[in-house]
Amino acid sequence: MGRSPCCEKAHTNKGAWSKEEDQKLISYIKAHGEGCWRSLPKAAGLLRCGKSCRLRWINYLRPNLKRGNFTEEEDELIIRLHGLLGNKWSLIAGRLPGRTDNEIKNYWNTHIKRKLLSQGVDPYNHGPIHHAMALETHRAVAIQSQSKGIAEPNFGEDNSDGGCSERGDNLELDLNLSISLPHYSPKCSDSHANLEANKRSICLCCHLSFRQSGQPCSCLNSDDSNPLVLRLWDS
DNA sequence: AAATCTTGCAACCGCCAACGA
DNA sequence: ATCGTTGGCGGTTGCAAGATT
Repeated sequence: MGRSPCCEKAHTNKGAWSKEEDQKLISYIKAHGEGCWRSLPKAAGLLRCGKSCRLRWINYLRPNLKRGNFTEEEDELIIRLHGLLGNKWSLIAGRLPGRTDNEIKNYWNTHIKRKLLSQGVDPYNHGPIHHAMALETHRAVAIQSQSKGIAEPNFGEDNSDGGCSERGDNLELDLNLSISLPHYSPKCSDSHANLEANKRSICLCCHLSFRQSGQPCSCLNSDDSNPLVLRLWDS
């Protein structure tokens, strides 16, 4: 049996978006807002899959997108958040205003991964790379560095510390991570009513057992001013 | 100058969870 | 409780541009 396709593939365009298509999508969303991606293409006069429209809007056309190079601060934040959350790109993107999950994912795979490897840090577990692997990486990076004139990474004799401070660093990070609940829309009055009925924050810090120094989480005694929030760290 | 290789990014694909009928 | 639909997410691919040979 299988799933029905998300759209009629035979009559949809694929590949890069043209300026005309972009303009149609922008105009439509400006006039009608986001939502119901399935019916949007037809309504907007686009021969595209709804998913494709959503992706184009989220990753490229949405206003307030910060384009251009990542700053050093953003680099650091991504690395630390990745150490904590793993490949949860959408959550990471939520902490970087103007950046999309796709952009961060690409940036991670093309830049940060390499950067961490060159520092002897395993980009998957954020700990030190196994010595043999590190030597291999060192060799590869040295070759690359020589050809690009980049300073070689410093692999000390004692690699026990290596990049393992990364975990510790995570604890110093002010991860006042909160996941905002979806924007309230009058159409969603039912779900909003449910939220109102359950007005309390869900502390992921407690839920996932992230505790600092064995102290009780402040969620237990704080009077959270914004109850519609998922808390991910004790603040 | 041409051919080949590498890199970076936009877009696609498939899976999954939430939701409503 | 079940099933179909939809939106969202993460992994992967394809292609254009730049770098190298």
